[in-house]
Amino acid sequence: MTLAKRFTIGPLAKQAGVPTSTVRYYERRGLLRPDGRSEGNYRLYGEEALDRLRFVRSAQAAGFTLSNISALLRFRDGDAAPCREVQDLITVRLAQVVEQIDHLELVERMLGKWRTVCREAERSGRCGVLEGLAAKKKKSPRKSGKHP
Amino acid sequence: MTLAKRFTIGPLAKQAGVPTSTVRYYERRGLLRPDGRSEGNYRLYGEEALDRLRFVRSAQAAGFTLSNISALLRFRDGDAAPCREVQDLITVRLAQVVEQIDHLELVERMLGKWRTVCREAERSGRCGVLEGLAAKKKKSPRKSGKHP
DNA sequence: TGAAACATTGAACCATGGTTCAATCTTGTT
DNA sequence: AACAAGATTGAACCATGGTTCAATGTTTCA
Repeated sequence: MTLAKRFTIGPLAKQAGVPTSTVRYYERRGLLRPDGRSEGNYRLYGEEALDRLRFVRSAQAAGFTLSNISALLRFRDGDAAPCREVQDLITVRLAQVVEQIDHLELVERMLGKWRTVCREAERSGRCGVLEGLAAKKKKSPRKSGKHP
Repeated sequence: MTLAKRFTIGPLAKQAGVPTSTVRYYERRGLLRPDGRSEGNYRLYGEEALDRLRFVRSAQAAGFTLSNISALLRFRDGDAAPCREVQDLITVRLAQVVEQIDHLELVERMLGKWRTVCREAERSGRCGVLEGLAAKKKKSPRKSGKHP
């Protein structure tokens, strides 16, 4: 363990399952720096960089923005244990997730209804969905001459 | 009601709860056109435009992209009742929604766990979350076998 | 009549998360 | 040595869904 393996950007990216361009992009965003450079100026990374990269992907999967992740990483890098800040980020994200789930469940029910309407309409030759989608409006459309 | 009320972009936008700039943007995207123009070249809209605009917002709330919505509107404008196409769009979106919900529920559980870890760590002075976030990696990656 | 409020246009800009490019250099293998 | 594969850089580009700007024209109200 005294001499950690070091790899260039390609292997790092492959291990993490991202394109090298993304790794460089993260570097630009300040999320990840190479441990050093080769003689020929190639970026060199160690295992820690891989952890870091995986951290970024996990956090992204959890819906954190790169800015959030940047903050999380800064906390991780710090000496202090800023559990409060981390908890706050998590709490905020958790609230968003719950809200998103609620919304999506509503959307799911709506889409299910629309599809049903559509299927039934198919048999009768009409397509009710397209009016249904806008169905926030009140029920007084006895207009006749639409757009001829 | 023989002579429908017509309004300029401001009132239309206000009724639909969007900025006028957005209405113009939708026009650029081909989603919405004014019914006509005033003498001074102001866009004029009728109730139908408001319906259309609301349709767009509803569909957006359901997660359709503006391109999807454009397709939906074209169907709506057509004489045929293309229920099949509409159903397909709905089906695709529904699958996405279900997938998104699944994913978010997973994220919710993860975040809940992390927060718990964080809270407990707070009492003991450590912050386990930041390592936990990256915890996809296995505990014994001694050999770097090319697996994928 | 005049000021205020509203509308017009095209173009540029924003944020997010990247990708692609071209020209050049380094490394690994034979 | 030579060739291919892989890395370097900054800059430009992409998609999405808009917003902002500046200069100018129109309406409305008092």
